[in-house]
Amino acid sequence: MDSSSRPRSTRDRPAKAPLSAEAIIDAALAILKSDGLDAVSMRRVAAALDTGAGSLYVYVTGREGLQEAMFDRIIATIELETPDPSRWRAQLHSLLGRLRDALVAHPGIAAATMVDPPRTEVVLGLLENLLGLLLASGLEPQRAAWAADILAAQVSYAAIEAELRRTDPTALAAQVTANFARLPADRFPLITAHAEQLVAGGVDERFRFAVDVVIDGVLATTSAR
Amino acid sequence: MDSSSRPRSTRDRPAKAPLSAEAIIDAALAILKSDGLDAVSMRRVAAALDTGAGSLYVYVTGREGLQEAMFDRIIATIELETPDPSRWRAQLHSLLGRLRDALVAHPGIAAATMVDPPRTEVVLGLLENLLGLLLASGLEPQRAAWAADILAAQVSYAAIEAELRRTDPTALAAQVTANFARLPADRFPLITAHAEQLVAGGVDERFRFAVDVVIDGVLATTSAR
DNA sequence: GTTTGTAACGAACACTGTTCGTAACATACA
DNA sequence: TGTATGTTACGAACAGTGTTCGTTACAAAC
Repeated sequence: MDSSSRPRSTRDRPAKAPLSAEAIIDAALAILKSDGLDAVSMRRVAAALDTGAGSLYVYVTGREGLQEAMFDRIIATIELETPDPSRWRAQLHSLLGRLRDALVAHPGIAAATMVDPPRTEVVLGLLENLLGLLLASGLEPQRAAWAADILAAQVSYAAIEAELRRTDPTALAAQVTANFARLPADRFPLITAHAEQLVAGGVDERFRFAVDVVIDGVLATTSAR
Repeated sequence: MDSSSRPRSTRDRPAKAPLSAEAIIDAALAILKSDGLDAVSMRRVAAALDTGAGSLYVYVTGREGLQEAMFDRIIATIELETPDPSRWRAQLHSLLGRLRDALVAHPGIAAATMVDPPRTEVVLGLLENLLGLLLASGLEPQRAAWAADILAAQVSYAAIEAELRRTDPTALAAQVTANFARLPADRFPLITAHAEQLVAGGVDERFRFAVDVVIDGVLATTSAR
């Protein structure tokens, strides 16, 4: 759809059409989902497309650019919410939950593209939606804007944390609990006493709690300071 | 101090003593502080110690183990607070602020060791202290335990965010603002309308706000659910 | 003085991202 | 039909990376 709509030159049509940015990102996402971000090397992506690594650089600026493009595609799949002042809190939970799930489904992408300021329209669309939900609560703009940032941190953190437990959800918790129990109680009285609470709850429950805490906190008047 | 106190064999003393885990971590931290985590390669660390990369593997399990050891040393420098129920909130801000500053001083370490569950006694000591401050507020143990996790996420996020602005604090903000202003107002009404609020505040101010939000939120009764 | 065990070296392996000179190819023009 | 053209893809090469391991050197113990 590019060659016909943009006739910048008389000889615009490519000779062959097996390679394209779309195809490269598709192949990269497939590897990402199955084997994680570390496995997404330029050579591996190229091999999946039956070509050499160097050929990718025509359509992708490099590994970093490819990662950003992958992140963009992942975010694009997330269904947004049309802010409703009567149920904005539930909508917030839904949206952030879907975001977290999408990140978990692509291991490593959360840690890699966590803090880059949003640039693409897709990511900005997500921010726009998040901001809309927060403002629907009646929050003042400044608090809503900062709350969006705080929630983004929680989503990323929860996603990375969930990735760790992806292989075996309970095994890690058991191991951590055992580690806590083994500690000398005289030097770590609180950790040993509350080991159960520290590892309590599943990923979902903890995430719900975190989002609620942030919402409740940002709704509360800034009392102590 | 190791060779004399632990005579596990009759021939215990090493032939030479230029290399040690301590020396390796020291050299790695120096590179980390000046050039960031990506620059901390096994070869570069070895070169700083006038040896080959392979020689490091006697004292360090590998790159990952070295990073953990570096993280441990960084955390070890953080001064803890003895919980005081009359000023726990200020103590919390102090402790988390120092933690964030220490992470920012070592670019990349926050993103790398963010979510690994705490294992070493040093890191657990920090958790113990954090838990102590939260419990000093009168929080029930379960909420305090989960709050510790939420705050850890905020610290890591703030540290990574601060690293980005390390080179030029205002340049990035200006660039992001310009990006927001350039957006089509019809599709991004909220972002364009509140672009100022989105980038408002320095790193410190935003961090203080985030910590206060979490504290206020976890103190609030779980109203809506 | 010889034996012994540990510590250090450094070459080698299998990778990584990236660059770039070269070759192929269907298209446009003569 | 033949030549020129500009895009496209290839694949070798470069400078790195983490890690392994056979070999060597050295100071202490017998």
